Amino acid sequence: MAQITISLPDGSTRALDDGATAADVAASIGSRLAKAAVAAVVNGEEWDLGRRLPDGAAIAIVTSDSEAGRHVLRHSTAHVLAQAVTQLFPGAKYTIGPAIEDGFYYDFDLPEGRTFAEADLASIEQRMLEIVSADQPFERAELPIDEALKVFADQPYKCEIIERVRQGGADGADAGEVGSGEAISIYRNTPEFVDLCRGPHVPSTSKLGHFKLMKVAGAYWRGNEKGPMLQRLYGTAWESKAALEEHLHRLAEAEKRDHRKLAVELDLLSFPQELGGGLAVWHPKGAIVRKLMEDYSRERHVTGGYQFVFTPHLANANLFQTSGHLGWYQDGMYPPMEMDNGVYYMKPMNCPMHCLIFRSRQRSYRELPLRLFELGTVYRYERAGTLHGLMRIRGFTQDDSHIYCTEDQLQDEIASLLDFVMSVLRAFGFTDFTANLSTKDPAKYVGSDENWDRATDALRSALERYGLTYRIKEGDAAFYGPKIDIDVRDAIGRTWQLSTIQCDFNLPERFGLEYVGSDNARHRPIMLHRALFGSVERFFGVLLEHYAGAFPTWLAPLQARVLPVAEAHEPYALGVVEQLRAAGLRVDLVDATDQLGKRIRAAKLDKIPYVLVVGDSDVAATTLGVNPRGGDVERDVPLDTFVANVRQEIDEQLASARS
RNA sequence: GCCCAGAUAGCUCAGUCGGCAGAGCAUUUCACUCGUAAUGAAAAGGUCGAGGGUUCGAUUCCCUCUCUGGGCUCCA
Repeated sequence: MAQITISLPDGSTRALDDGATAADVAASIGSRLAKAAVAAVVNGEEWDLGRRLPDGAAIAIVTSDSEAGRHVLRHSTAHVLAQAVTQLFPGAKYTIGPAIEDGFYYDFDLPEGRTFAEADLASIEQRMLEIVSADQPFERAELPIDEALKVFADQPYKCEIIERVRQGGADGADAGEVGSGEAISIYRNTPEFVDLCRGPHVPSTSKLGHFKLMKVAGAYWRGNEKGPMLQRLYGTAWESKAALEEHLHRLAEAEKRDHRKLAVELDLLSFPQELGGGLAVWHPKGAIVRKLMEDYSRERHVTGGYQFVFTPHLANANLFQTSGHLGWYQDGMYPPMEMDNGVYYMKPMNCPMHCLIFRSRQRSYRELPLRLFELGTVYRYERAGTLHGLMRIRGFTQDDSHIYCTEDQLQDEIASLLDFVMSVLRAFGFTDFTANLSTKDPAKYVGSDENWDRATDALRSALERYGLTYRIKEGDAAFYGPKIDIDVRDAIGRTWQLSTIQCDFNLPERFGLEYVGSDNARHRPIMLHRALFGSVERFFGVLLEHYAGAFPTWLAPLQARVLPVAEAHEPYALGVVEQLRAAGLRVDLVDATDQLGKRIRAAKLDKIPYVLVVGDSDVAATTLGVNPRGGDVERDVPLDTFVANVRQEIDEQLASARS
């Protein structure tokens, strides 16, 4: 028999019989690898294990415990899901079903408008497990387009995908569902069940099994709001039972720090039904934290050279006509209020008003950069289905700044902005930042190409000067100018987009903004929009999840609680409270009505940084029993020492941000 | 806006095959006065999200709306 030679990633080569497959290679390396193998990469191309290798191939084995391997088994599990659904729901049309982060989904069109119920998940899962134990192969075949259309004759969505391949319009957005070129690749599990797919897949369904169907959702065919609404099933899939369980555990942990849950538990804020969707009221404890955040922000803005302004919450329609918001964005605004002297709208943004302030008198280049700052509350009529706790809300406060500068000042201004933004974010415990640079969408923009190029260059070189890693999002800019978004990574590794720095060529034009230059001629300023928290509400929500409700001492609503052991210790305890308050700490006292253990438990559940227990020995020696959050109890701490330590702790929490 | 699922005491939830609404925690009162994560007893607490329909009778079944959750789409 003829032989072929293949080379392995470590540089070694191996001789195999002609007709050998990737699975043979894995087996020849070791039985453990053979067991974990789910696919291969051959000459840079994704490859099924059972597919015959060409002579001279460079091959790497993909194992199930790698991201690439999980991707394969998730995608294969999606096929199993589709098969189970077509069996249990005769007439169901299956559309696309890609692997996604942590799992997969599959979109179905069920006959007669049937929908999945949560209760269906269990029976579908059961059928999937039967398919897994049936040890069905994933058999790859490549068909000419006309034949593929015959195979999927009763699957209109599949035919639509095939037709797009024929027209060369397959955009890959169908997440691995398309074939390539003239041939369509398909994978067959049984004589009855076949799916369109680029692959690769695991060799057999028996390689699968550690999955769970998570939820039912609606989704539009090809993401088109006008198109048919499909039924989407989401699942998660892993290489082992342990990995699956770990994932479910992670989800449970993330749920525990859900800001909506913590906001109720810690009595921070609420969304009363009577207010209407997406509108919150802040309770005293939440308000303290918010005020501290805002005060800190104000203080930093004062030293950062910003001038503070205030503007009203509503304005005559003329303003939003001038700014263009009524033209671009009316759907996102609260509906008009018809008044005797015109039509008024709630403001969806602060920038038009800041432009009015700029324009209120003649400006000189000597005033630039002019930095206007406002904690400005805006109202946007977000669509009902998009509201999400504090993260997507209809009335919110932007820490909004508009900076008017000359072209020459732009780059320095952006560089110092980056510095400012990250310094302030560090005070809130974020240390891991990445940036996105969004560039011009050629189909939708205003302003000259020259301006766009210059501004984009300024943003890019500021990022590089600052040494921040960034990704370029081509065409993702708003129509009025390029922007930088800052993402932060939180305590459990999730990223949140918070700050944004945007150039605007549109508003200075629309408002006819000008300054007098050193040449005594009039020039148009460049305008920057800049929000640091983004929205105070959303930032608060992110912080709440980041800290899991345990705010650092400087931000905690209550920094310490004093607990007298018994009634006899109350006078001393009151004295302690008084002294701590005099030292600027937020402290309360809970009297000895309940048992000490119970009061400590309540304080711990409230995530108070310090629980201070005072009894006989403390009264005698002016000391405290200090029970810190997440630490060990320390007895007989002198009151002065405690105060000094806490003050120092708070100073240190803020000092790192300013350095 | 679209698809799915929800809404019962302050919170977490049970329940009513259509017939006076239930628990734990929290609250209040009483007793206990206690040294580091739940003392005991009692009381109070509900338009069963809102409106309409069916019914002798609706928190329960049907419809509409509001709000919430999970997605899709959207996010100037």
